[in-house]
Amino acid sequence: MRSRRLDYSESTRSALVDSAVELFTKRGYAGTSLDEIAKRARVTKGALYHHFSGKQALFEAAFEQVESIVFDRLEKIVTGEGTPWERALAGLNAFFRACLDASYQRIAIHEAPVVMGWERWREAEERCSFGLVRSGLQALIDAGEVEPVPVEITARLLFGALSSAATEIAGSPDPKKVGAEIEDVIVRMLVRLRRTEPDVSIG
Amino acid sequence: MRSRRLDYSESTRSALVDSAVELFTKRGYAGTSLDEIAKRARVTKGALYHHFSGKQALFEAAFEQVESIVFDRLEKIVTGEGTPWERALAGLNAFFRACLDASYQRIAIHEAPVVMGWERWREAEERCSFGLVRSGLQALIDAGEVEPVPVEITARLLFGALSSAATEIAGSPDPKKVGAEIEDVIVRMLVRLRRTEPDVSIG
DNA sequence: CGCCGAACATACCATGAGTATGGAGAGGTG
DNA sequence: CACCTCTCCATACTCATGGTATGTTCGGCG
Repeated sequence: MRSRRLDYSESTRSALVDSAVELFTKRGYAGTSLDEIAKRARVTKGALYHHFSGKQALFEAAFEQVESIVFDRLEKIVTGEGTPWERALAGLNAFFRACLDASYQRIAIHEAPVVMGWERWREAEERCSFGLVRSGLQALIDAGEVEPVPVEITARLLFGALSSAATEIAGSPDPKKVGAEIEDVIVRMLVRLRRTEPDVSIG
Repeated sequence: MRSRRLDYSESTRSALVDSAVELFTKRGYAGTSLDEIAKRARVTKGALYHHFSGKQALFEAAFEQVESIVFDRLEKIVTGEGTPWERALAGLNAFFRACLDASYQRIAIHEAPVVMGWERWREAEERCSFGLVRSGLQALIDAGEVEPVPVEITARLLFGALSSAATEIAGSPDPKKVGAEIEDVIVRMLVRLRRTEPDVSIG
């Protein structure tokens, strides 16, 4: 029998996280006070410090919340049906739609590396969005869709480009239009990667 | 006749900026106090606030200092001699070497968008590194080296990939080696862009 | 010489992260 | 039922730090 007390506790905890996501998205990490977050969740700082060890820990909870939503959506698509190529394109499309979300933008992409520290952010992304990019690329290579490239590095570059694209999309006055344009450019690049024969010389 | 006073003033100002660059690089923006910066420059906060309107303004001065060094170096190379293709490759190489500098990494690439705000950072980059990437790409297209692509978007994606690469390089235990590997991957991509014929269909 | 203003130093205030402590009430124990 | 305990949270602080207000020094100039 699950106690009523636990329900309440969990409820306030998630209320704090929701509040944090909202305010961090609007005003950023530095521009948001803990009192403000607590107030929005209709509790005091005492409750906040009961559930989280500090501001950073709360931010990480907010980060995981935002990230997990996007991850779940992407993971279903990437591991779904269709050829690796089709799934990669579908995943790309889903990613760009995710980038229209302001919370994912600001919290997961922009502030997380600074607030959590780059090393920790990298670890987290390893298990999330970036992990999907890499495994997707690996799948394409395994299926012979694109020529063998250094997976780790290429995935890193691709993820960087995608993150940058995410920023561009969210920052533009017409996100949907810019998103479509960017997606088009990237898809064309992938197509080019796909059609090219392996022998390459640098001049 | 330049007054002695002005010499002193300018000297303390630059000492403050140097101190800021050093400490922001080591401990980040949030982790560095103004007293600390002032102390390292052997002045007090009063002097700091005489020269700068606040912490953000000091950060921007540090940003410009770091950015301008890299920019000057790159600009000479990109507008130097050789074909557009050669200059682009040389510029790329110089950029990666610049990324080995911890200050450029942390201040210009990582914290600047968060501290200065994305919009302002974008404006600054427009006149600096990103501007070079775009004009370089444009030059390649004008010279017929690469096929016409949407310059703005492609440059944005490329710059994102490069920034991400910068992070990767600086964060790795063997920056020189990783830098060379990444450069190789990017150059190969550019080569592929170069050799491909324009007709492309998406399937 | 004597004053003026730039270039600082000093002392202070306000905000916000983190801490110490107290209390209320659910759930177990006799 | 009385009592105890421990989670969950509120209240009231401390302390660091960004920013401000005011005092002080000293080079330059009439």
